[in-house]
Amino acid sequence: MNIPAKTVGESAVTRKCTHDYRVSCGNCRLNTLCLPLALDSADVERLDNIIQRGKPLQKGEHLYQEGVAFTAVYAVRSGAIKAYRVTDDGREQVTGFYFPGEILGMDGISKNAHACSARALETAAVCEIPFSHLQELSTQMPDLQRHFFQLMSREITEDQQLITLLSKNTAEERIAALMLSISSRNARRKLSATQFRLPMSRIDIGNYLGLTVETVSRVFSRLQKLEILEVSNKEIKILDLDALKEIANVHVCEDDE
Amino acid sequence: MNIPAKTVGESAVTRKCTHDYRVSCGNCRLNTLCLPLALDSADVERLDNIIQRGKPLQKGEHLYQEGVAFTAVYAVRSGAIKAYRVTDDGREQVTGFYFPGEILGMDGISKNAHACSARALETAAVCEIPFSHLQELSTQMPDLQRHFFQLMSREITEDQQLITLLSKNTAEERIAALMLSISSRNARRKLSATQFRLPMSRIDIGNYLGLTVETVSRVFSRLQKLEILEVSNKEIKILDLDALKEIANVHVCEDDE
DNA sequence: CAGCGCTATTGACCTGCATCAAGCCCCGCA
DNA sequence: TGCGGGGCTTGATGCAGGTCAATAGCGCTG
Repeated sequence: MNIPAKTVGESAVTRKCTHDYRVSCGNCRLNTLCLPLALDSADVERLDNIIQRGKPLQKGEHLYQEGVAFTAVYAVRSGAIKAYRVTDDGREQVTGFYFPGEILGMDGISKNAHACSARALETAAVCEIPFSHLQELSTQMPDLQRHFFQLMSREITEDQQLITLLSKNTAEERIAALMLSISSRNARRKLSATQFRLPMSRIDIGNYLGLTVETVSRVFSRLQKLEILEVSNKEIKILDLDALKEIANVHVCEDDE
Repeated sequence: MNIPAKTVGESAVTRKCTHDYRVSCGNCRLNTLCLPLALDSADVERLDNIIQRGKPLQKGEHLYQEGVAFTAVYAVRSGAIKAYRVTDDGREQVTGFYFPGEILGMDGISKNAHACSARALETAAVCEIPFSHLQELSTQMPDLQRHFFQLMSREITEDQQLITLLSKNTAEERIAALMLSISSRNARRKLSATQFRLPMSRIDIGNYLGLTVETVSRVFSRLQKLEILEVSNKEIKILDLDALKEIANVHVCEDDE
């Protein structure tokens, strides 16, 4: 309960683990790693030892770039990160937004080089988890191994949801689905599910959902006019959650377990 | 070199491992598992023991269905499988086509239930690899663990490529990319990279690429008229590979390693 | 080998989103 | 307080691809 992961921006005091977005979990290590993990204190200690501090990222700063050697995966502690790749014709495809409690970088494992770039959307604190250590520890801790298999599997199913979304859905459905996704991720962090600030620009949203800025903007306006959303720049307030779900009709995984 | 995986449809004789699409690899186990894996013969034996025969699937038959308990991942030995999910509004999104030497089913790990359905596009032989055994063995064989991390990571990067493709590319680019993908996967199996039979219908292609049947058909016609492809129903012949790559301009990963 | 059902092709038309083009708002800075 | 540049919004227009419809071809079965 009180051997929290090391993160820059947290004083020695906060290592007592009371905290904000991490309340959902009984165990500290687990907060960094996103899923319940039953470990004895010796294992917690060992795991703690491999998790590295990283200096906090400023807005726009890269966590890693496409093509660089893959050495670690990263857990977001605060702020928000976007992962993206740049296509040959110069377009940017955002492959994911990552919020506190989420892990990114697992795309790099297969080729020992990152397949995406990742940069901070706002000031962000991130934990680095060296992959070689993680692998080693995983052979000794079956639960940890299982945990990472699950995390990667989740990444796969989330990507597949995005594929489905991009495949045939209208602009409205895409935006609605994204808003619901952010909303439910907020809820899991015990933040408001109906009111939040978008850390990303309209361009980022467009590059994630396969839409142009103009369309994104128009959809927000339309949803505002319909009194489903209240939008003022980056501040979002969901006025009619059911209507939003109706529009998305894609069931945004309420993520059980 | 001669303790091949058990598969229905292979006689005891073929267990000598010379064979067809598997020639690329020096080691047999590796053929089932898709990546080079340096194992001593004792480990090979143990691995062999957990890989199960499955009865061959007839065209249209399900390997597993969305929502059913996840117990195993599957290696395709012959034929072709499509993985897909059905959206709330009844559309079918194909999430992947799987050919011999490829592994599917890893989407089920995170929730202990399959997130997709999988069915045979034509008669197919498949090996079942019970996941619980795989996990156990992985803790004892670090190479195997690494291997599966890599496989899952590869699935992630492939999904991300599809996301990019669906996001903003034209119908022509999508079809070209798919043809190139199939072509290079054939090449890896030492089959012709320029001439092959599509195991899936136009509908499946459409459901994979986010297009309607009509559009798929029109694009094939157009590419035929441009003398880039020769299409007769499911038989494809690539006449101008460079032009096709030009159109795709997305670099379809030639998959190193 | 005739007939049926399913898949594929082709054409005509329509629509949702991209594109192009202003204009606006917000915020930092002098 | 005024200026400039970025991000955001809104409008007008065009086009890729969806939709609807008709036909053609393939493969199965009796």
